[in-house]
Amino acid sequence: MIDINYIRENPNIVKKAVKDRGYDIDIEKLLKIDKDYRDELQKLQELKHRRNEISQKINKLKKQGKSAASEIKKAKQLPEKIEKKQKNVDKLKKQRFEIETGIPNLPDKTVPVGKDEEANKEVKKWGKLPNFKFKPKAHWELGKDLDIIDIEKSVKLSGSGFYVFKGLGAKLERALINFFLDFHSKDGWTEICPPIVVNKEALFGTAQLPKFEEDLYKTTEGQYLIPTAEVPLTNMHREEILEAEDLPKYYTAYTPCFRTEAGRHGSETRGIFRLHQFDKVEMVKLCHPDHSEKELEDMRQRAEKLLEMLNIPYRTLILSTGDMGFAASKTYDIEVYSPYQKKYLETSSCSNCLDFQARRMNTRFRTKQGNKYIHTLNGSGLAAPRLMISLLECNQLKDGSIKIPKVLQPYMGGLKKIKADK
RNA sequence: GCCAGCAUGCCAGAAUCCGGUUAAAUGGGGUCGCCUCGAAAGCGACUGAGUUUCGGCUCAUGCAGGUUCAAAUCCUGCUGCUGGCGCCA
Repeated sequence: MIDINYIRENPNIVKKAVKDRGYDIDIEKLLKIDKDYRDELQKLQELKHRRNEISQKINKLKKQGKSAASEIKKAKQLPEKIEKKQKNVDKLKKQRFEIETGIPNLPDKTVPVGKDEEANKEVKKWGKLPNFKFKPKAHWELGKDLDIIDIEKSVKLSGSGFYVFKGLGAKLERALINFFLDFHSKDGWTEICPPIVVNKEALFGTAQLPKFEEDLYKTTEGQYLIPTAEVPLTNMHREEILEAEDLPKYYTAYTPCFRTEAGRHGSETRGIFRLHQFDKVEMVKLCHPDHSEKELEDMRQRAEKLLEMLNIPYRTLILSTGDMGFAASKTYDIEVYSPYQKKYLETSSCSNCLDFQARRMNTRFRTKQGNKYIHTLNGSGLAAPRLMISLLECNQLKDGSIKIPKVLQPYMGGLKKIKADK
């Protein structure tokens, strides 16, 4: 949610931002409703003020043993008026709320304007692309040949869009997760093991609801499976007022993530790229508004550093206004290289949401000038299956075995290779 | 899952039975100031939210409703916590 005061004062900036982001929202209508709402609210408060005054007068008269009949008669007319006004205020507030919650975050000035991923801006490229003397296999071939990824089994168990990691494949994924978590916690991040079933309030806070409900799995109890650990981590301090010295808060968690991927079929469905369930280590920062810009750079560098330690070629993009997520003001996507597909695949998305989520969650911190909204950031650090794709494909040898990156070897019991003849 | 009890500030806890002045007595904690070489103690101020023309006004006793001129207080539903029983990795 963006600040209604800001919309009031800068309607043209907001209109342009909304358009750049590919949304069609009637800002003038919102402002009209907002004006009506505030006028009506003031009138309602005046009525309530009168009611309070008369009630007190009645009490005083009764205490003095005098008759309050005429005052009570006057007072009796008020509840009906108040109720009517209240209904109107509630209606306007709801209308305002519905438009407000449909407005995406305002893009940062460094975000390229464009309608889709074509407009994304590459800001960094790292690593040497592997130059194989043989035809590199796809990750699904490697996975099958080495018996470490079993797609047929996952189809049998769950349908398409899932995976079974098996034997050293399962161990390798666990190695990645532990490596990521250890990297973050050694730098002082707080590791969290959160629920992966959450309520609608949490999903409203991080802005998956109400707009994107179709992307979520819903339980019969009315709760939802998390699409990312961003949801529980960011919502840890929903409806709280924090002390300034408690900021920043750095949270990390490993969780499975669940996405219906409604309407996405056809391309990119082969292998373990687009999935209904996948494992991810997430980073979430809650920080002082003055620091979020710097914190985003730091978060992005953490994700990049992980890839460098694994020696996986990547590139970093700033997403365009049309490609960015709803809650983000600025997003870096980090993409890892697939030698088989000869292209980069997204594996991390690091976003600064400013106070957009904090407003929805009502998470503030105390300052001398009153309570202010915090800023929230989230980023993958990192998503496991997509990293497995690049890890397997980049580290394959001619005989079909896989070199294990040095930093993962301690997590694999010292193993240096996953061998084909095994 | 069943039964019972409970839900007020940063914490503990009054007011609730029997509706009424201004919600928060009292204690603790915290912040700031005075005092001090410094600390402790002592003394003083501040310590729910929103809004404000800085006079105020509105909201706020778990949440949502109802009754009433008026609800922390009475009624209904829900949620959460605690205890007991049942089930259980």
